[in-house]
Amino acid sequence: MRKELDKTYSPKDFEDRIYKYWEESGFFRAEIDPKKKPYTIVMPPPNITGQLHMGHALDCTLQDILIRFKRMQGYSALWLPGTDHAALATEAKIVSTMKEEGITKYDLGREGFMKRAWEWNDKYGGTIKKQQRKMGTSCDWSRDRFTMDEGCSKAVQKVFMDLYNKGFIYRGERIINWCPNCRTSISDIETEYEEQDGFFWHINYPFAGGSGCLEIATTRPETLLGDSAVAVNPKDERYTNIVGKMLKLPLTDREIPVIADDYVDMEFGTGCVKITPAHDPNDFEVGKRHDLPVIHMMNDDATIMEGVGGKYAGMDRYEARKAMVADLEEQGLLVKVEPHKHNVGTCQRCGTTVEPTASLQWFVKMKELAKPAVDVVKSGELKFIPKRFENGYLYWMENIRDWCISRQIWWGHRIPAFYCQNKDCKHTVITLDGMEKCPKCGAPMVQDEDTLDTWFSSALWPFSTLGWPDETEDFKYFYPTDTLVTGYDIITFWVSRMIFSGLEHTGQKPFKDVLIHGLVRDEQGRKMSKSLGNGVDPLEIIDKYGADALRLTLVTGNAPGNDMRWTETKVTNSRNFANKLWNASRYILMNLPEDFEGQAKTLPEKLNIEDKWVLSLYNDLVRNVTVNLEAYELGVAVQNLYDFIWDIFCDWYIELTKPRIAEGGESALAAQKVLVFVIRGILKLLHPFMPFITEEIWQSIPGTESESIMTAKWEEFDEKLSFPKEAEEFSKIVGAIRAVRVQRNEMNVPPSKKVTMIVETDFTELFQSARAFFEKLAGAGEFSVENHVSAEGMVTVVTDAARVFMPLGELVDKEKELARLEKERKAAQKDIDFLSGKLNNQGFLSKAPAQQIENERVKLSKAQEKMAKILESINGLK
RNA sequence: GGAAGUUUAGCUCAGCUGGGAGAGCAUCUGCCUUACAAGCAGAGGGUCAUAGGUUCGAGCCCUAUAACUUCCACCA
Repeated sequence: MRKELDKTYSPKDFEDRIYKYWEESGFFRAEIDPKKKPYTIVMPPPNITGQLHMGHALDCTLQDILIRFKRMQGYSALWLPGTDHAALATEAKIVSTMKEEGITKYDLGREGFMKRAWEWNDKYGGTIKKQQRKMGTSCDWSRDRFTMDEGCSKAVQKVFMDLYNKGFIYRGERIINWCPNCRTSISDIETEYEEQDGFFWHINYPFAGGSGCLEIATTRPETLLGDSAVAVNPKDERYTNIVGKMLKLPLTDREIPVIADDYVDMEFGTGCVKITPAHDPNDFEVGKRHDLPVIHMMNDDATIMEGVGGKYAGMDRYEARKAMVADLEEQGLLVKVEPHKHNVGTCQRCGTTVEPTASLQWFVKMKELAKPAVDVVKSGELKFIPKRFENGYLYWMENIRDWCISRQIWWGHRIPAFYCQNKDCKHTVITLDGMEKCPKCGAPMVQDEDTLDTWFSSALWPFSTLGWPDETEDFKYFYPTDTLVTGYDIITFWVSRMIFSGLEHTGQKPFKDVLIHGLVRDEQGRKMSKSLGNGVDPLEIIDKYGADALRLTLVTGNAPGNDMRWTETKVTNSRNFANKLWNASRYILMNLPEDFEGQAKTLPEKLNIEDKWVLSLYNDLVRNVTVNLEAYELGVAVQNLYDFIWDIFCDWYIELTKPRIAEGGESALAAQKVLVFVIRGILKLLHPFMPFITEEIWQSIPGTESESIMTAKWEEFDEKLSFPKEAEEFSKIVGAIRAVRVQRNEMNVPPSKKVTMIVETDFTELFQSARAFFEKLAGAGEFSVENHVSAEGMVTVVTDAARVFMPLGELVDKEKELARLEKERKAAQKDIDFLSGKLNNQGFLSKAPAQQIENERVKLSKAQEKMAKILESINGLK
């Protein structure tokens, strides 16, 4: 016995229960099955520190729709979940919890800290996975991975070794972005620029020994302590005679030379630039060209260094700036101060202004690695959806710079480099086995303290999670993966690095399609963020409206790659739709005969015209939903479903079955068979979008081919269900009559006052079969159907397919009717003018496709017929 | 400085390869009609940002302009 649906739709009552049932039944597990084709998605791993937010919810929903769709289509569909160790974010979080206890990570030491971090991960790292389950996420939890688990770590080490051996990884002194708060280097893309109001300080550098000064301008006067030269443009005639002379560096006892370099822009500032190789990327390059010393003047925490700093040593960089400017002024060397807007790099994580610093770091040489990653997208082998995101990707890849991969933090994959401690030897060995004694001189070796950029491991995610570098069965079967779903905000961080990594290490692209989605913004279009406190918690929404409503909201009306705004009315609308489906199902199940189960799978022998209509439209729906899902047009697919379910199935077809079911007999049974057939199909098509409610209803519907809808087979277009859609005409004329009667405020007149109607139509069968319905919804007392009627003395309603006549009576105001018909005549005339204008246009006739011309001809003749009928009706009334 | 996106009903957004403008919400009118008031039936509301161009025909293609948004680069 199938269970009955509750009277009200209450998702709370069944969503958790259903998820548990799915998980325990093993429906999420993907099996390696040579008879099936694989379909693979790897989930973008959320941070272990993460709480589920709307971005995750969207990401999750899109992937779940795709994976459920493919699973039902018969693929062996793997959705592989996991989490990211999120090096900096996690370490920052753990450090801050320790701060509350009054300890720092240095108190614990590296090993102690790592122990604590792992404990923290065990305790809190799984939070987001529980939250994902509330969304209905049908991923294969048995394959759950973590970027720092054994397998992923092995892949990271192997990749580091390989890249090093191939010469793609090097260690060198470069200018990197240093965050004095996180006390680590960060990569270029982790640096965000913001415009700040600053100042331009003009400072005089006196010539050594002689008289006079050279005026330079700078936005960061404190870096003066690290100057090694002042540069001018070699073409700048103002300064040709001073190149090579020495200047006395203010506030110090050093002397620096004037050099000539093309880098200097003659037009800008004074045309003289102070060169600080240790703290500016351009100056660093200039310094290399002129063999200038790299003078570090700042500590890790952005305080001024001992030694070079003189009296400023130990001060914070901004304090020092103040003090130095004051001193310069006192010495008369400060020429002027101008306000100046400029862009300042800040740390993406903590917002601190980064300090560009020359530093010894590990880098990946990118140019050569990027090339295949460019080709694979240019050739169309790997596609972005929508395509426009390929532009940004290609621009970035083609102008790529070396990737700084070392980070001065502990939580992460430690760099497998060992350095000999003997100052005369300094031998470096890259090894995965550890090394205690230098193979050259026997002195002790020490491992590099640094860890790898978190994106270094996530770059390998599509294959490291499948067992690579081992030739596992999973890897062979499921790789390359099919679709990557992610937001446009991490294309450069992540997608691009997966692409070049996949190509380099596996020789294959890591995925075929990249489906890009936008951001979920707040009601005012702002980004949801912690600092603004404008985030909407998906879990609260689920609690209030159900996961299905949330999911539906996130895909409705959204095209790939576009941002969407969050409003709660959208969710209530989604919930209302779920309620509609729920109640439609209840209606269908309500009056089914006892012995229905046995015949539930078949369609009736004899189909009414409205049965054929709904089956035809349903069949179109199957095709449209499938096509749109395959094209990643999820928003369009769900719109198709919404429109069909609400407007066609509920508003028309179900209403049409009511009188039949009330009458009973063969026609009733036929209607019930069609109802059950269509609802079964609808549930399947809707299941990827709204998994819970469809499952709950599915289990109450007779004739379903499987216990769970998850294992049901996806619907396919069926030629046999394509009928002419004649009932379309019926709905048109009922609509027209309703409009007239509502205008006359007649919809609720007592039965005794209902008008008699005569319908003139060629579709007599249609109107006969829907007799009871017509009487009810069109408000007819009695009506007959005929092939031709005289309009004499009648009120008429005219549509393309039929006319309805109502005898003049007490309910009818003749003048109003004439006015209404006159309005319709004008509208019809407009149609005729438009169409005949088109058909009289020689250009149109000679150049438009024949089919198009034919279409217009048909439209015109229909419009003319209608006009004739309207005129006849007007005359009949007069 | 370079690039991309957006601009369609009061609001939020769809609109597939060019063939007479769509949805939801909001507004107005009438209904608790035995699946659903989380509902039903109707109505009003748009120079598709602006100006040109291509075309028989443009919301859709091309050019320019404006406003907003985002990404990239970053000259001290």
